Amino acid sequence: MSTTAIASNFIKSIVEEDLRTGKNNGHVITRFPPEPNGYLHIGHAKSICLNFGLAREFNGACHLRFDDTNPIKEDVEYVESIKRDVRWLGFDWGDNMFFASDYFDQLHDYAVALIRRDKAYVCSLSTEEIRAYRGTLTEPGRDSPYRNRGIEENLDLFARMRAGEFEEGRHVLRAKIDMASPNVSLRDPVIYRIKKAAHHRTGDTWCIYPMYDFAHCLSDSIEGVTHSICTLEFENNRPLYHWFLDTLETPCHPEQIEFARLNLSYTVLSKRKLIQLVQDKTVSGWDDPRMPTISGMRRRGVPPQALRSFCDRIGVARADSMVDISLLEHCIREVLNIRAPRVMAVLRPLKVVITNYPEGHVDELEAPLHPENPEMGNRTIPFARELYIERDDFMEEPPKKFYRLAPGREVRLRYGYYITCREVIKNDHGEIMELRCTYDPASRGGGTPDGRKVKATLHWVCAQTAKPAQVRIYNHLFTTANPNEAPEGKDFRFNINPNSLEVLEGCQVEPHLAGAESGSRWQFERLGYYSVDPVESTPEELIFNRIISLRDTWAKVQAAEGKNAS
RNA sequence: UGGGGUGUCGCCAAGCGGUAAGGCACGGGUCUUUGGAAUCCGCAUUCGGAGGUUCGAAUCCUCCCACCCCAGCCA
Repeated sequence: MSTTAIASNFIKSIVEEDLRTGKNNGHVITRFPPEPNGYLHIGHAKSICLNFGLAREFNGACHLRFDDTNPIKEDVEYVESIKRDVRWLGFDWGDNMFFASDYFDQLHDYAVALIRRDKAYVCSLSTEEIRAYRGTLTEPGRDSPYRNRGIEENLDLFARMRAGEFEEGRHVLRAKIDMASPNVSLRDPVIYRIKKAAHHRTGDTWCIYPMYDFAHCLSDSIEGVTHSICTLEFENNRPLYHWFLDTLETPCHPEQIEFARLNLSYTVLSKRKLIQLVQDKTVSGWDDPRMPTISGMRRRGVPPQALRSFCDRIGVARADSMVDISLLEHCIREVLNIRAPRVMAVLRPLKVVITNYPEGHVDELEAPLHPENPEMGNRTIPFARELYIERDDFMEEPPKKFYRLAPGREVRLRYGYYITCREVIKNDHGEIMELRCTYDPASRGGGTPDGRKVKATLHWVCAQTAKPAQVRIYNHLFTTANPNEAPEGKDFRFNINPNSLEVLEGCQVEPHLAGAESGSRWQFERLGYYSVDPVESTPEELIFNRIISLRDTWAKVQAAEGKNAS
């Protein structure tokens, strides 16, 4: 697994070319500019990896800048979560954490400068009137009757807007560009509006707030950003980005470059929809392990390097796309396979009594924590007369391709002994309650002197020493690859998977897991990767989250057989 | 129906006039004390379509088609 060769992409090429031609005196300054109005998700991770990755690769800097120009949507809770998530992903903004609100004074002065140049005016049309005057996609707009107000009057009105003399909606400041532009975003866009709301950082200092298009390009310029990378939907705004910087005297003129945002199958990546899932209680919160949020994935146990590796592999381009979630799952397994110590856990226990094993005797077996990495050391596993195996690992009437335990059949208990099933004990309802087996004392550790083969190796746990645990199995949050495709009159929630969470009680885990650290990640052999839930697990009541299952070719065989049968 | 974009394997994605990289998925083999991992092999005579230019086109030109974005005092 090579992680050094990061695939190139068109943005990297632009930066390289700029460096080659000495465009920004050899500087590369990017920025990740979230609005603190929600939690970060894997789509943001793509942007974070791109922006911080570029800075890292070209010896530049990436600023973390909060685009906090709309006080009614934003909150410190979100800025804290965003900082935590970026850090956890493995990136460092150093001293470069900024807020658009840091620049409110300068931004205000730029607005005044625009008025002085007769490039902005106070418009007193209502919201509805502004919309009507804007025209449509196919018809040009009409000039606002306030468009030719004198500079002095504009200055006075804008000062009074700032002073709080007017109610919200009474006036706005607009850039004077071109009401007939085929690009609607150039039809005299609003750049300041009155909002009598407290801002999470500036409190009630302001009652007018700048709009994104105005604040963003100027913030970039103030910070000396060289490459302002954003997603495709801002492409229409690019001429506006340049208009402000060309019209005003600014420190520098960054280049805006757009790329396609990430779409991932079987989930949704829009803050609006994610917030809906949280508010609906479809999930337990932003950090619900089923969420595609950074915090959800962190809680689930996904390692940050898996997310980085995923972002490297999906590439950066301009075509709309939907990445198959199996690629993410592959990246997670790839990291965990190398790093997760192996242990045994039985999720759906079936009791096994070894009839020829001495009662009361407990054997201590040695097993490596990672069969391919001896440096990880060993653990001891107790073995006794009563054990648990997985219910799925036994079939009374096994089909052709099932080669686990069945009546009369011999299998290996991993790192234990060979056992042979002698008897099936059932209750009055015909349910299998227990298996009576015999073991071969010569097979201790999992091999025999005669070298005979068994078809299967099962995981197991010693009944008297095992620790009980709860295990939470997560499946895709949606049942369809593109949840946004719903029947007429339904929205994405129509496709929510009712079985996205399965809680398994009464699981039995080997005693080595007794002191497992919060958040620690393990492979439960033959099952998958699991982590100790950092929020609800306690030493007394262990709770594990399934991060991802192992690849399961047996499940594939079963699915194929099922298909043939029907 | 205005403007701005995008179309290369099931899903991503290189390619930038010299004869289709890579990853995921999928199928098969080897190995195996995880039906895991590892490893090997296979997987686009063809680049949205149709014309044209050229010795040569996914790359250049023309026309057409499909999809995405824009009419917030959101970002």
